[in-house]
Amino acid sequence: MQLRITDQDGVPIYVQVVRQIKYLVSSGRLAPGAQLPPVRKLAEQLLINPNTVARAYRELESEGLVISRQGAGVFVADGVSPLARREQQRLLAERIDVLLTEARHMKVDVEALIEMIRRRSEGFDSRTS
Amino acid sequence: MQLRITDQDGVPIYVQVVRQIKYLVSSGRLAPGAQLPPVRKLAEQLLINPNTVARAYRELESEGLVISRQGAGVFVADGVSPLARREQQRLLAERIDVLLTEARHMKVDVEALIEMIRRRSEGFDSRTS
DNA sequence: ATCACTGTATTAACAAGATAATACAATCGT
DNA sequence: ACGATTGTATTATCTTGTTAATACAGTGAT
Repeated sequence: MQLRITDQDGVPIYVQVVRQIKYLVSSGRLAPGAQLPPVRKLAEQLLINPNTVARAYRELESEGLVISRQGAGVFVADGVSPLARREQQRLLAERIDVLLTEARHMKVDVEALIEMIRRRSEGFDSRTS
Repeated sequence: MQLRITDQDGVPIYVQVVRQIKYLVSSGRLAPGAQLPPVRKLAEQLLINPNTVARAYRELESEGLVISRQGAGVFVADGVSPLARREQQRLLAERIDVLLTEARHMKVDVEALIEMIRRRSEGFDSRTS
């Protein structure tokens, strides 16, 4: 599982893990029944403490997003459905509007913005997980 | 000065203050020479400790965004224009990357995203303040 | 010169996040 | 049954953020 953890912005690591796993589930990349990485494995991968991963998993379970079975693993709960396609579009539109507002405030016109997006999208995959 | 402080997401208060003031400066809402609220006033308004505001101001000064004169106040630095411009670009780039990540997760390719942006930008001014 | 207002500094105390080391308990493949 | 793997729990320690209470120092209007 690919997660991006940063200690630059003050957001607790376990919160970052929770949020990103939530996102993976809600976007359908983690289907119901799928097993999450073992706490020790994920901790090793992210270079954080197993306790921190465990805390994130505990948090997720308390929200009903996952079910953990001691000795077996942590699994995405049944009954959690990925967001509908329309909902995804709505989210995207929302973010676009935020960006457009931002750009307008900075007196960056749409074409310049688009140019900037094209430039940043080149090799974007190599910069992210 | 209107700032929004939350203690929900783990981001240190002083960081929130720094970021939002940075934004106010870089977006031109706080012009060079403008005085920031006194530490005690802002602390009272935000219901936080004066030390926390002081820390935010100290941070901002160390980055050259403001100049603090003991006994007088804290003022937006002159010559922040080019800095501000670069900061603007950085902020915008950051938001663009978020959007690109989002879009990629939703399997929306760059060209489709750009098309969506063009569509949403039409008559955008009429939909916003 | 005085006084209110400004930023700055110090010290103490507390809470939360993270790490570390360790132990225990349940599961699963063999 | 065994052993590796899994989640869970505990305790201690460190760091960071925040509050609190004070004190000090420079500025500027009067």
